[in-house]
Amino acid sequence: MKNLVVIVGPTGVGKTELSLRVAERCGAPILSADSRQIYKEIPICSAAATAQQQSRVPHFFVGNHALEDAYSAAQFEADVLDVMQHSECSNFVLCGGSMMYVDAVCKGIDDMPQANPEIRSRLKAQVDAEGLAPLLKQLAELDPLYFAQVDKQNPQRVVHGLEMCLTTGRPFSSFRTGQSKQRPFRILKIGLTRPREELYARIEQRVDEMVQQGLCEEAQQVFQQYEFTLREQLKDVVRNPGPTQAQPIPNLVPPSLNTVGLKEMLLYFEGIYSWDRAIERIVHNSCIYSKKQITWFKRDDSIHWYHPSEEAEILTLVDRFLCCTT
RNA sequence: GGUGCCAUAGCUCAGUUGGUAGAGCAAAGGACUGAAAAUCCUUGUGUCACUGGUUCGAUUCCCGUUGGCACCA
Repeated sequence: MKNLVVIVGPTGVGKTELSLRVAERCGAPILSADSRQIYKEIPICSAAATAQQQSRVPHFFVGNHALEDAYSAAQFEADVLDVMQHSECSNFVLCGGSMMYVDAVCKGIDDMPQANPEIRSRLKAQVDAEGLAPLLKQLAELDPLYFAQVDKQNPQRVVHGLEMCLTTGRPFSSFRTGQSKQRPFRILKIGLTRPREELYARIEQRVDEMVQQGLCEEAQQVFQQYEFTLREQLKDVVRNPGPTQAQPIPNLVPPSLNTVGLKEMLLYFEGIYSWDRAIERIVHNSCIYSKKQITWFKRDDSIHWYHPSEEAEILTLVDRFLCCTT
């Protein structure tokens, strides 16, 4: 049976370096479980493994998609299983901070068809115009079971439930078994963590490094590619507000443009943020994101937690896991 | 120097026709099955700048002080 060593943790904690050591130790390729490193246009802002790091260990799912591509946790699950099945390797390292991607690989995600994009945009327009109430009413009729469970204040969830009903002609809840899938491989989960202040200091430092590596140039390329649509999407946002003025920033399309580090730079090029403001927002939004990751991973009690400096202990744990082939 | 305006939560600001106050953002915590770096939920005591006065009662009105902004010299 094949082995999967999973390395998770908040952004900036030090997963990449550890994953290389573990992968080298057990002769495994690295499967990146990062919903942003898949985009080939943004290796710097997503802190993807560098060419040099990738020359040490083969990587999958880094820079294998364009920003324009729609991708999902379910697609990731299928892609990872496919790679593992067709590889001659028996050991793999799955490393990344995209919580749902990791869970999709380890526990599986229910099989269901893709929602019709036209139905989705129609429903979203309806939410903007009339609020959630009409959709909730319709959902209650088409799928009372899901209606009872859904977060009725969360437009994304309500829209998704309803779009699935309308796309398939079946209640959304009929696809949702919620059961974990059996996996043809063994799993060891390692979580990396640091004290909050230590993590935030590292994030701040890493943003500086990104800038030195060419974050600005990388984002500028993307900005040029999407200049027209960005201008349209951001036309209602006030340019150059006061340094501490907060204003709502719309979610961008395609979704990949909302990546922390990229989005703030795009807002800088659009004249909405000053340079200092953009950098400050990148650091801050990264910290907020890291906290959400911590919250998600905390409730998974199959994770073995370590500080990144405890590399020896981690390698011992991995060795023991690979030895006992039960 | 003169005149006017402003001073309220970590930040930006509402508000109280006089009965000690509330939004957004932040922060802390949480949820999470095809957008997940997404989306959503919960949590608000702060000498209402300082001093004095009027008043049963002042953060609110009045005098002064300090700091900031604007205009006029």
